[in-house]
Amino acid sequence: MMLSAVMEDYLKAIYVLHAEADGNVKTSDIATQLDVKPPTVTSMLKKLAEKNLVNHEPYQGVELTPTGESVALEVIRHHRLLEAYLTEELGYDWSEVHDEADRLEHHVSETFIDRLATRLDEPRVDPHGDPIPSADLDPVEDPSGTALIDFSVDETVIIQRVRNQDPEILRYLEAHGIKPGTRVTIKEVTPIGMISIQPHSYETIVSLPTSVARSIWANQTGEASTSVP
Amino acid sequence: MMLSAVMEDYLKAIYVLHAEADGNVKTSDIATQLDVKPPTVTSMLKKLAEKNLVNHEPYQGVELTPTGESVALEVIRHHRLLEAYLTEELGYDWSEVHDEADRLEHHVSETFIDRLATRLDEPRVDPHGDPIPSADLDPVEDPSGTALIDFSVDETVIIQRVRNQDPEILRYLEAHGIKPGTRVTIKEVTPIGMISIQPHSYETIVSLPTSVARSIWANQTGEASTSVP
DNA sequence: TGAGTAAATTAGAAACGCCTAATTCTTATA
DNA sequence: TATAAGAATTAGGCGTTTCTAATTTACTCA
Ligand SMILES: [Mn+2]
Ligand SMILES: [Mn+2]
Ligand SMILES: [Mn+2]
Ligand SMILES: [Mn+2]
Repeated sequence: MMLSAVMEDYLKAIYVLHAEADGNVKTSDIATQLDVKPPTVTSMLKKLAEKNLVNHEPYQGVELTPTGESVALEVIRHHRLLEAYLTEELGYDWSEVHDEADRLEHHVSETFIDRLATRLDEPRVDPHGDPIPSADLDPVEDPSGTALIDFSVDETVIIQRVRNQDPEILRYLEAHGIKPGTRVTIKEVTPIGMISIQPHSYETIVSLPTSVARSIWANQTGEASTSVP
Repeated sequence: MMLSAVMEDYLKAIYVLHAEADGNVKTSDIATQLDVKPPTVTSMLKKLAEKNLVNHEPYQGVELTPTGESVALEVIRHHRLLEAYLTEELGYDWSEVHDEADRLEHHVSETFIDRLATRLDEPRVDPHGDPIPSADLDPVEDPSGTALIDFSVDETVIIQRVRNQDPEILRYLEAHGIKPGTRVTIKEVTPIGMISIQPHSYETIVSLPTSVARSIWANQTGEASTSVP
């Protein structure tokens, strides 16, 4: 199947939106995600439906077909392997990798990706803790995680995943000892939308707005505990 | 300057055609190089002239402006650094790198290229022996080389550059001990369009059609002897 | 249950990069 | 130097991806 980079981005967006807010994905959600206007989405959905990559019930939302999901998983595999490669081999910071991977994901060959995966020793997660789909694109589900904000004071947990692509926020978090694999203790949860934590690799206590704390997932082991179907 | 991948390919094609057959570049040459029809070239030349990237005298051919030449050199730098990287770090064969680099050259950032160059220790040539423009895009000229076919019988020379992108031919040459850096002795030049050479790293004599021998450049040192303006 | 509103779709247009067919220009040669 | 061949350009059109403006549909709540 010969798809344009733009079509691949639509399929990836639909996959991501479906995973994080289940039920059918709405036209306006896709428009927001891809920074285009809703009529643009409608016309693209028609083309994708034509190619049997999505099922589109007008006015009722859209879902990926099995084929569409495979394409999305492949693009996500490219994206996350590229991110892992950029940090591990080219000295990129985890705040810099997203935009580069978002372009390259559409232009690297299967050969390139296979050799990258081999060279990196088949990594299972990217620098943000996001799981990397396997080469056979198994229907692996995203790991279930608990947001930092849902732990109690005095609990000690290991950061597992940071679901945020804002470079400034990522740089701030890293500078304060917060990234996948680091251990932190919850110190205080305020009623005014702030959470204070003690990263073990960092001297002082760090305060985060709940909006940010909601995007940081953690658990007791640091492992990605997959919710197998 | 925000240029499309297609525009970059036109500028690169004009640069390459100008270098290998001097004088103004013709519409039909570009059409052949990029595998499009002449009217497509004409309409693109208008757009490039509009952006001051080329000077186009209708019916008289086209030339790059200084700006256009800079863009072309940048794309060529991307292409050749990517080729070097693919062979040196990802285990690609020199017959496989061209197509991959031809796509990626338009989608990698300056940051990516800078880090690649640093990691490879600022290589000066790519796997085919083609010179890599420096980061400041100096007006470096292509090295002057002597085609294998222009040496005399019994001369021993070092292969410097192989100006051929056909994967089958490249695989054949490598399998028979012919690639940049290898030493060969000219054994026979036949009147029927064949040249026989003895690669020093290979047991038996290899015969090549003159069309292929013309694309293989060699000299006594193996160095790229630049013809400085 | 019947507005009224918010979301989605349709209509129409533009920029891009490509094509074929028709026309115009250049140049070589008779 | 006139003409004919060949090269290049113009004319007109198509598919892609985007937009704004107009219209249609679905859903909420009075
Ligand atoms: Mn993308
Ligand atoms: Mn990521
Ligand atoms: Mn290219
Ligand atoms: Mn090369």
